[in-house]
Parts: sequence; structure tokens; C-alpha cells
Amino acid sequence: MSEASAATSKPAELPKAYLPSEAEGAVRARWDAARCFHAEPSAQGEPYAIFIPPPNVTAALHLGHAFNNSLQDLLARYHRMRGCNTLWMPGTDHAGIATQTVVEKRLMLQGKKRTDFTREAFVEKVQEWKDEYEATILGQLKGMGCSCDFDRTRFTMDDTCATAVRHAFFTLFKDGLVYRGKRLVNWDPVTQTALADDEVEMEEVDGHFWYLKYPLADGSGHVTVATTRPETMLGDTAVAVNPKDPRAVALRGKKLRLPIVGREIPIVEDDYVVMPASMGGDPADPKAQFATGFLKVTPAHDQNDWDIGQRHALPAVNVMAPDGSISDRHGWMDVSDEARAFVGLSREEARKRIVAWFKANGLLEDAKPYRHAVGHSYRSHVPVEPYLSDQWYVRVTDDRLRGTALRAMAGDQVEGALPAEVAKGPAMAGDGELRFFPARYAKNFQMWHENIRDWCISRQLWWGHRIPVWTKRGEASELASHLGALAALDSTRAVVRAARVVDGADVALSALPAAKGEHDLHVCLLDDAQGAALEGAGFRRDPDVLDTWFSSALWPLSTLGWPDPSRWADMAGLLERYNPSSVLCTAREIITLWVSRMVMFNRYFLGRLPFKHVFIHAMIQDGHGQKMSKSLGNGVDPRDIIHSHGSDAMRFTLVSMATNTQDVRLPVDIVDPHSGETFTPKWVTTSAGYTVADAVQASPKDPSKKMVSGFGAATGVATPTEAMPLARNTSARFDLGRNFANKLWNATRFAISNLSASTVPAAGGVAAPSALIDRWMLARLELASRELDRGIADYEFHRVAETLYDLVWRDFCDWYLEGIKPTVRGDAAQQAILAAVLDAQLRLLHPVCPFVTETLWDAVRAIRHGEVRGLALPAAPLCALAAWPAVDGAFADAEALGQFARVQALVDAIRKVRGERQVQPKRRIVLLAPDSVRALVAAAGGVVETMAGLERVEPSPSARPAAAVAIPFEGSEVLLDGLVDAVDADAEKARLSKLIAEREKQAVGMRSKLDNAGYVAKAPPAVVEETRKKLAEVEADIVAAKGALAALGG
RNA sequence: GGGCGCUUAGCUCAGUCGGUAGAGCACCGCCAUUACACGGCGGGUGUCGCAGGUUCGAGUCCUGCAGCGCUCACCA
Repeated sequence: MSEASAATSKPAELPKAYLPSEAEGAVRARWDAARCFHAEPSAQGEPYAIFIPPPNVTAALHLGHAFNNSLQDLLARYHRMRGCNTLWMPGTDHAGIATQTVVEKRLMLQGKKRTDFTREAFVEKVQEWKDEYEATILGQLKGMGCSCDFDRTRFTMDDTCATAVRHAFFTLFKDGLVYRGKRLVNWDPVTQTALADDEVEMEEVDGHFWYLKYPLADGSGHVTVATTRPETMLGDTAVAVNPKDPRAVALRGKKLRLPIVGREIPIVEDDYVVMPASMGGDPADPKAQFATGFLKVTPAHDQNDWDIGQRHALPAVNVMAPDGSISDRHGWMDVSDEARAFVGLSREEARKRIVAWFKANGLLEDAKPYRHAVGHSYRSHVPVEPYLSDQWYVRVTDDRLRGTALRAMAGDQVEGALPAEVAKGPAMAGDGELRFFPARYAKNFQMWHENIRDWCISRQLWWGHRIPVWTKRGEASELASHLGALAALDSTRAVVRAARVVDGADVALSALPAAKGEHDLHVCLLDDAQGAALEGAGFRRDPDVLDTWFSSALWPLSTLGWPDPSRWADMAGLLERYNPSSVLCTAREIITLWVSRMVMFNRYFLGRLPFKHVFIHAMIQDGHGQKMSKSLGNGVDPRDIIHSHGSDAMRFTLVSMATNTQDVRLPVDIVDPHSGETFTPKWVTTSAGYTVADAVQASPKDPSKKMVSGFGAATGVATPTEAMPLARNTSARFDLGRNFANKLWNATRFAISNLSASTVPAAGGVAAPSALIDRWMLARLELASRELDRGIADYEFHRVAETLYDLVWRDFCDWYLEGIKPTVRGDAAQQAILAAVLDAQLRLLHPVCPFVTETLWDAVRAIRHGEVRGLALPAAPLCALAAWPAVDGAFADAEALGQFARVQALVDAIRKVRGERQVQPKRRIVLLAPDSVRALVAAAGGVVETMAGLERVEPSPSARPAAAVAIPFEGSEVLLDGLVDAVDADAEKARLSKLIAEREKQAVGMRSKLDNAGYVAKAPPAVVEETRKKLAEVEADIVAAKGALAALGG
């Protein structure tokens, strides 16, 4: 920093209150201009890297993201200041299904749908949406002060990421870890796409158990099946019974006539079937309570039935169209006249009609209400349909994926032991190095991987990474004619595979010419170069796109230019330097969705962990205990809070809420745009049972004036207009941070005003502080800096906020600044210490409150007169670039801490009397005290006089002055004189009586302890001794107080 | 149903190795003291969810129960 620029920062320029809105923009501009946060792999320092969990581009960020990013920024700034070569990689996620859905919803408002456009035109529309929200999100991050390397901002569908995705898919395909399977998928009939297991949400639904009678084909009776989904009976291909069921023998070999359809279906025996409790089934199994012992088997519409079908070679009859309606065009051939009436019905309508049919035909035995959990699409919120279709899968159950993820876990965080087959897997760099904070979340990770199923990665969407596979279907012999041409393809850029259509099983290419039946010939291409030729030969590119998490899983690789950083500008060296990264900061639900997949992919593709630590933070809930989410629309825009309280205030408050036990509840208010008044909105309950702010709110000042709530705008229920503007949110919770930032501002302003008057240059620095209060302040600083280091290392961020709050407010403002007021202007050494403490404080605070500290930086640096030896605070042009304070352990001064604690206790005791007796603040009083107390007062160097409002200190007199008030202190009696002009004997008696009662209560507790032989014998001697000492003190206090009371004639 | 959390002041939350409970806000007094009213000084407030157990001693450890949240499973 130049002298000239220092001179321009005059203390007089600092306004009386910190105004974030005026400071933040300028600070951000200075950081950006200086490119403070740009990471260069060639630079010095231990690498410290964080990958942002890329926010999806469906909507703007809410406070949950602000929380997540405040913590990441804290970590990034702290480590940067500690000299680490720090990269915080920013970016956004394309969020395939979510983003496509919001755009489709927007089109619906215009009366259009996706299929009115070409694929390219629709993707163009989504792209526009993405551009808008990507800009909004990046702007929000900047507004929050995030120290991301924005030069390196990535998007999961940009060229760099797309290249990584393509390479990853190709590699997995080549290695046999991607396969095509005909399976039941979780099908969303509204968005008409497959969903991964974790995209399905279970919701409690009131349904029924229907008991349907299926007649035996030979007319000899019937069996009764129970079902909650009678509409699927159209696709039944068997009824199963447990072989142990006593009725099974008589039914062996018999057939049933499926009602409505007329299909003749077998009775199969399978021990999967639960027997009813009455037939010897386990009464503890809830299924045994309502099961009939006969299970209808619908392989095409139920996962378990599919498995039974596989075991008994049953056909699968799919009776539904992709939109969930009953259809005879997707695998159902034997439609009877009776059944035709149901074709075309929605699944809901079909259910009603089928139940009615059974009832009308005397085949409905019973119907019982039943509440159960049903899978719903996390996107469209309709029940998911198990649906038979061809999809692409990643074989994550392979040891190369699942096994490596489990072996990555820190040994001490593994519950029990890893499964034997996993434990014996090949060793690899990073094994045992993945650690979760808090540790309990390791279990989620472990359980997920131990029970993982193959991952369905194809999605029937238009927005996303298109699957790079070209397929031709036909008779094997016909397909074989292509083999020659395909063999000529460069094997490093193309992989060919063949699969039987009926079951998706792989077939060796060499066996294809001789194979019978329909086959698929799949060609996976690393790039599109050969695509046109394939299409010319009748191959068709797969229309589907990849699950969004496929690209997210590559984030720590793709953002660094994997597989070949050298092909991108300015990315050389990134991968080596910043992968593995240091920590991933995210929320619980992401452990399975994202953390798991990043670990598997990073280890598979690069042989390394993507990150060493996983920090899982709490969830931000609204005032009603509901998680803030983009889809619910109850999220609060961080820009609203920045507007009402400032960015630092928001950050400080969020950091203080980062405890590692509970989720955080944040009651939210609305700011009336008409009057500026803050009020509690009118709440309404949504159909799903959530409590949200009504979309349109009335001004509390003038109910005729309306406004749109954040919920209204986020859900599109109401559109803001000039007359009905969007109302910002706010929350009184952020007052904490705002007050804190303002306190720091004013303390610094005041300190500067004391220092700028000084002309004393301190050459060589202050050797060792001599005044108690200076020694104490530096000891507190030393303690705080260690506490901050610990809090950050343990990811216990609320401790960081608490430590900073106590340091600045309690120690620095309440005691240090007040205590040195009389002396600092004339004491050069103290000035140097004050200036150094100010400087150090800004640095310690910077990771949490970057804007206010940066705003004060120049002014504080300008008044530094000299160094305090042992407190290294090297100059830096910006606080963001300053070094973390190196506080010498020699400042840890237990004696000063102990002695100052006594000073504080004495001052508190005097103030308490002053407060109770309502002594005017300006009034100086007299302290009459024994030698030990006067020695303490003297050692404090005037601090007691200043803080307690003492005029003078005198020895204890032999006779108590008439107007004096006695207070017990450390077991001796201290008198205060001159409190009031005339003593109020009654008030004084009351005060003393209360004090005696308090002390008696304490004494009783301690005596009963000491009277307990067990306590004295078994408790640690130091604890017993401490109790004795305290009791003696308390008893002395009582004697003193009683003496004073007696002197008053009480 | 399995698993993981949580239940502490009116509110939002801390509470480390077991030693008689803390913070911020809110509330009540007093204070326009020349850093800050986004402030200062002082004040009251608790069957630590319930019931047992271990221990000289339990908010803290153990068991059971209740309620809340998340998560996995469940469409017989």
C-alpha cells in the first residue's frame, strides 16, 4: 500500500454507522480488479481446493445456498490468508429434468408444449432460461462476497464438461460398466421419463386393499388375491402361492381364468409369498395381517413380480402407455372384448372401473381402507409407475465402483467391518482417507454403498448430455453385415457391442452371424465424427440424455479439464494441483445423490479421491420448520437479506447458526414495498399441507395496496407489477450480524480517532506489553486465534462466530477500549498495541465478514505506527490478500487472564450495586477496601476506577461510614461510599438480605456435598478442595453481609 | 418397520473429560457519558421431554417410553 493512498483514508471519512449498501459494491470491484481469487496451479503454497456444489439453474439461490456458500467462503478465505494456494471452483448445474420442467411449465402458460417445437428449438429455449439464471446465480454469489475463481466458472453442459462426460461414458461403455437393460424403471407418466431410485419420494397415501376373486379355469372354485393396484390385474400372468401353504398342494398344476381379460394363467409356487397369519405366517410381518396367501403376479408392473416372473419364466404383459393410460399397444396382445372397454382409461379411472367390474360380477370379496407409502416423482409429484423399458445402466455394483467407494472410507468411520468381498479388493491411493464431518454421516455413505443397485442413467428428456450410442435393431444375420465396416473404426474412438432384444443380454460379436432372433447393435462413439456414416447405414442415435448426476459426478474432474487439461486455455496443471480437493461442503440428502458418485467416478477415472473431507451442514428451514427449497417456493433470496441487513450481517448470522446438531429454523417476515414497514405475512396452507406466505399480501398500513410475496413470484402464482410490486423478505435473526458489523465499525472508528492524533513513531516495535490490560488483551487475542483455528479445523462454525463476537464485543469493546480510554492518548506503546489489535481483528474477522473488514482495511493500516513483537501482521494491499495473524504463543498469559478476571469480577460487583441503587452514571464513588483488593486495583492501572466509576480508593476504615454500602468480594468486605446523597436504609437492608439468601443457598449445597462421606472419599481431591475453598469464601461473604445488615440495625 | 438426529429460558440455539446450566433476541429498570440507541449499565426467568438405572454426584452415561425431523425400506 502506498503512503499516498494511506493518507487519503482519514478517520473523519468514516460515517457514523456502517452502511453495507455503500461499501459492498466498491469492495467487490476492488477484489475483482485485483483478481484476488484467481488460482494459479504454479503459484506457491499448499493446495486448498473446494468445488462448489453447482447450484441448478432452475431458479435463483435461497438462504440455504447462502448458508452453504458462506461456509465455503469462510474456508476458502481462511486458507488463502494462511498462505494456501486456494481454488474455489464455481459453476452451475444444468439439472436436466428440473430445468426442462420449469421451461415446459412456462410454455404451458403460453398455451404451448415442448412437442410444438423441434428438439433444437426447445433446447434453445431452455438455454435462454439457463443463461438468465446462471447470470442471476453468479451475481448472487458475488453479492454474498464469495471468493470463487470466477474466471474458471463452469457449467455442467459447457464444452469442457461435455468433453469429460463423453469421455467418461465412452470409457465405462468400453470397460463393460455401462449396459443396456430391459428392466422395470421408476416411470414418471407426466414428464414421461425414467427416474433413478433416489429421485422417487415416498409419500403416505390413503388407499385400499381390494380383495379380488380369480376363478379356477376348471370351475372348481377360486382364489382371492389382495392388491392396492387393481388396474394392474390386466397384466397378470400368474398367481403365486407359498409352497409351504397348506392349500398349495391341492392347487398344484391348476390354472386360473383371469377375470375381464380371460387369460389363462398358472398358479406358481414361490417362497417369496407371505402366508397369512391364520395359515402360519409370521404375525409380526405386517403383510401377514392382510395377505390372502395368493399373490397376483404382474411382471411388467411390479419389481418383485418381475423377479418372480424371471424365476418362473412368466411372460410380462405391459398394459400401459408411457402416459400411464391403459393401452393395448405396448405389449398387451390378448385384449378381450370385455377388456377393451378399459383401454384408453387413465390409471386412476381404470382402477375405479375395474373395482366396479369386480363388484358387479360378484368377484370383489372385500375392500379395506389402507394407508401406505407410495413412490412419487420428485419432479411431477405424481405416483411413479414401475414400467418396463429399455434403459442404460451403470454397473455401480461392480467392485471397481462400489468397492472403491467403500474402501475410501476412513477406517475409524466404518461401522463394523466392510463386506468381505469389498475388503479384499485391490488397494489404491486414497483408501481409508475419506472422512465425514460430523462423523455420523459416514454411516449413510456406507449403508448406501452396501445396498446399492445398478444406476439407471438414461432419461427421456431433451435437455442434457445426449447418450453417445448409435443403435441398429434387426435380425442378427442382417446386422452382421455391418461388422466389417465397424471393425474398421478406430477402437480408441468407437466401441461396438451386440445385445439380444428380448432380454438385453450381451452377445459376442463373433457369434452374431450365427445368432437367431432380433438383436441390437450398439456403437458408442467418443466423438461425433463417425456418427453421420452410421446414420447413413441405418443406425440411429439414442434420443435419450444422461441423468444429470452423471455429469455432476464428474464435477471435480470436468471442471479441471479432465481428461486432457492441455486442450483448454489456462487449465494446464489444474488437475494435478487441485484434485483431490480439500473438502466438499454440502447437505445430507446429497450424500447418496452426489458424494457417492463423485467418489466412485473420481477413483475409477483418476485413481484418486475427489476430496478428503466431506462436511455436512444443517438444513435451513423456514419459520414453520419446512426445508427451504426452490420447488416449494419458500426460499428467501439472499439479496433480500443483503438489502435489509448487509452481506456481512447475513454471513455472520448464518455462520453463527452453523451448529452440527440441528437444522436451523429461520422465521421470515415481509417488507412492505409501499411503506417500508416489516410485517408478518398472511400464511396459507398449500394442497400438499405446507404453510407458505399467501401469494398476494396486503399492506398493513393501507390494505388497499397489494404486493406479491416471494412464494407468489417463485411459483408463478402471482406476477409482480408496478402497482403490485414484489415484496422483499427479511428476518430479525440477522439483526445479530448487522449489529455486530456496526459494532466493529464504530469500535474501529473510535480507536482510529484516538490513534490518528498520535505522532509517536515506534521504532523497532513494542517489546513486551507491561500494562495488565494490554497483556490481557493480547492474551485474549491469542486465545481467540487458537480457538478460531480449532473451530475451522473441526468444521464447527458456530464456535467461530461466537469466538469473534466475544473477542470484538465483549473483550475489545466492553473492556479494552473502555479501559484504555484515559491512558491511550498518552501512551505510545499502548497505541501500537491498540493499532495491532485492530489490524489483527480485521484479519481474523475477514473470512466471515469480508466487506466491512475490507472497507476498514486501509484506514486501519494507515494508523499502524509500529509492530508489536510476536504479532506478525505483514502489510497487504487488500485485507483479502493479507496474511492470517501469526500470534506468538508467548502472549498466552495465564497470569494476566487470571488477574483481569478478578478485576472484572470486582467491577461487576460494584456496577451491580450501582445499578440496583440507580446511581447516576456520572457520579464518582469511593471504594474502601482491604490491602489485597487495593493491590489488585493498583495492578489494574486505573481500569477499575474507569470502569466502576471510582473517584478514589481508600483503605478499609475501622468504623464503617454511615452511608457506605458493603459488598463481599473474594471473601472480604469491600465498602462503597458516596453512592447517594442520603442512604436508604430499607433498600440497603433488602439488598443485603437478598444477597445473604443467595449465598446461604449456595452454602447449603456445598455443605451437603462435603457432609457426604462418599463425595469426600471418592471425588477427585482437587474438586473437593475447590468446594471447600468456595464454601469458605461464601461463608465469609455471609458474615460480612450480616455484619453490614446488623450495622443498619436490621 | 430399520437407521440417524432432536426435545434445555417466552423465541432461536450452545453446553467439550459427568462436578449444581449459558448466549443472542424479547422483556423490565436506569442512562442522550464526546465510538456505537444497530448503543451502554443493571435485572428476572429453567422439574434440562417423561420414567427408571449407573455414580459420591447426571442436562451430560445406560435402558425404556412419548413427541418432532430427516433418511432407507415398503404398492400383499
